Amino acid sequence: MPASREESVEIIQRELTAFARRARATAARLHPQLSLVSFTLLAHLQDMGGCRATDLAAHYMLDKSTVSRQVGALERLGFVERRPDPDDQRVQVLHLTPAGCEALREAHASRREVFRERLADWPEEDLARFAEYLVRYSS
Amino acid sequence: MPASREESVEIIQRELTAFARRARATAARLHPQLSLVSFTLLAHLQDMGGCRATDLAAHYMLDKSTVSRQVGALERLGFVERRPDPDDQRVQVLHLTPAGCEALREAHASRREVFRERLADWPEEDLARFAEYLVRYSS
DNA sequence: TTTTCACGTTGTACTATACAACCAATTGGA
DNA sequence: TCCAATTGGTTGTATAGTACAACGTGAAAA
Repeated sequence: MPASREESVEIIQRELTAFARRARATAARLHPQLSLVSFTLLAHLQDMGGCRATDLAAHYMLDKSTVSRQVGALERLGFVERRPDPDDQRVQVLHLTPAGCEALREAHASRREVFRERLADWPEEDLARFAEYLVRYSS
Repeated sequence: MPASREESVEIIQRELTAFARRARATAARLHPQLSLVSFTLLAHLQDMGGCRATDLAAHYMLDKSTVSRQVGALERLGFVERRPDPDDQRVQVLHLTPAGCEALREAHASRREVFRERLADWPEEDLARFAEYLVRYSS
């Protein structure tokens, strides 16, 4: 029985909402040391090869004070380091430390494992299409 | 270029994570009075035609103290009422009030509008398949 | 040069959450 | 039947994440 447009939108809304509601708690259970947010901040630092706190705030739509505190915590954990920017004394360029890389790698691996198990019996073709839909949705 | 299993899982992980990170803030901006959690609690009450706080806690994997406080807030807003259970003096059966129904209806409508716009130019067939994938993923 | 802007920190407040301790009511086993 | 264990719910306490406002410092523009 093919669903109507309305029904499909309704289902998509409900399921994405339910997922979002569970996500933080799941992430916290999975990797107590690295919350969903600090995980994504570290990942961004890795992707960019270092950036400023302001860049993180803009990219994730977080207040700069929030980022400041998150980065402070990550620094205390030894996962990021701040390097002065020779061109601008106000700026601190944030970089992953080797320990930060390692923590990120581990968290990433265990998260991926959860997804892999959950998607284990999906045909490859459905996986590809699901991934494509998610990308299309969020862009 | 068809993605491999690994690549697809990676993309699904990344996109769902990003969505989860944004969801609460988006919900808060959209409907300041009804957080993602209180919204889903109200929705559950409507679906079930009333239930106990314990049921909410179990269904959403929340601590009973969390539910107690959420319900307290919803009661202060006039959105839920507690009715004694004649069979068990410990139990309070929670019900939506008319105001709660109305608030839920509004929040639901505005949320649906956001989704509908975002999905506006999707072919109906893709919508149906995306919905089906999400349901399959979460079950 | 003086004013305005950008980057980041700190103070304060609020929400969501968990865990533990507790009270009251119910239920089950000796 | 009665007491112990269980269940439903509230409250105390603590923590994380977040925002906003005020601030200091350095850079840029007028």
